[in-house]
Amino acid sequence: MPGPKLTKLELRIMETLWTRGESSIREIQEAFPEKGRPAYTTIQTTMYRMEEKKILRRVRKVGNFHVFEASISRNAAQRRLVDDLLALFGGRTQPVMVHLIESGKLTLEDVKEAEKTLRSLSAKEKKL
Amino acid sequence: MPGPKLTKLELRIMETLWTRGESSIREIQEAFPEKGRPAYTTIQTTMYRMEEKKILRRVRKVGNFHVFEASISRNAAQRRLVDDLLALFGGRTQPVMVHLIESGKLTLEDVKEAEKTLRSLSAKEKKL
DNA sequence: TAGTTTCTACCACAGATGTAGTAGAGAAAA
DNA sequence: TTTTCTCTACTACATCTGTGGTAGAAACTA
Repeated sequence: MPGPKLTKLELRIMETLWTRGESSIREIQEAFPEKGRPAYTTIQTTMYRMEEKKILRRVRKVGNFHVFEASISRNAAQRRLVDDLLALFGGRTQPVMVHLIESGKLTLEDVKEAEKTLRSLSAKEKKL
Repeated sequence: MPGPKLTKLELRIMETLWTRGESSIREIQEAFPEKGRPAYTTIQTTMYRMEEKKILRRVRKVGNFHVFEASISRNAAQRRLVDDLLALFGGRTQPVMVHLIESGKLTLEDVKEAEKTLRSLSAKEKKL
């Protein structure tokens, strides 16, 4: 099983760490859109908790502040999200696909891309 | 926006209501696998809360117990699940597809099916 | 009718999450 | 060095979820 489940706020924090790399609490906080930006201590508390959960870690101290970095990859986190959703659907992807289509977000291009990926994957498996 | 977000336990309760139709608390509780089955009052409390949230409603009373039914469709609930996931991915389906594939659950058949659905959909749109 | 069983209505509680305040240490500026 | 600013480390707290106990009403059963 991949990493732990991340909440929405945790994910938003990780998003900054993943895209910008090592960051301070302040930097992460300011990466939130001004409108509705959580207080500094809100981010701080959440990050401390994430630290306990080993989702991120502090790597060093610069001046009077700490610098953090992600402990789990975006890939692992996203994988977990999808796995969890899939579990709610009893592991069946078909209904998930249907809803993706109905939401109007899944394009023919996406599907073709997926097909290509799948074909190359099965080709690779044949070689093993 | 579709219905409210359902938690895991709420979803499991709804699953019974969707598949078996009108049910009593007891029936729903017993639909859970014996191993790790929540207490009667756990289901009861959760269902009362769901009632407040208009996720389900009591339709009538038989003997000394109430009969409940779903207020939102399985389709709407699932749609919400997928939409929420998609939101976490910034609305981009592509990474979702990639993870579905990597999880090994998405088959070539699923993809072809999706493609077919998409094609018929776009054909329909052309007519409008 | 009296006892037994079964629900209902409430209540309590712990853990997770989002939210933020406060005190004091430490760095930076004057 | 004294003042000012900025972080850290705690603490507090409300809400949501999952979990289940208890008391009393209601419906069966003997």
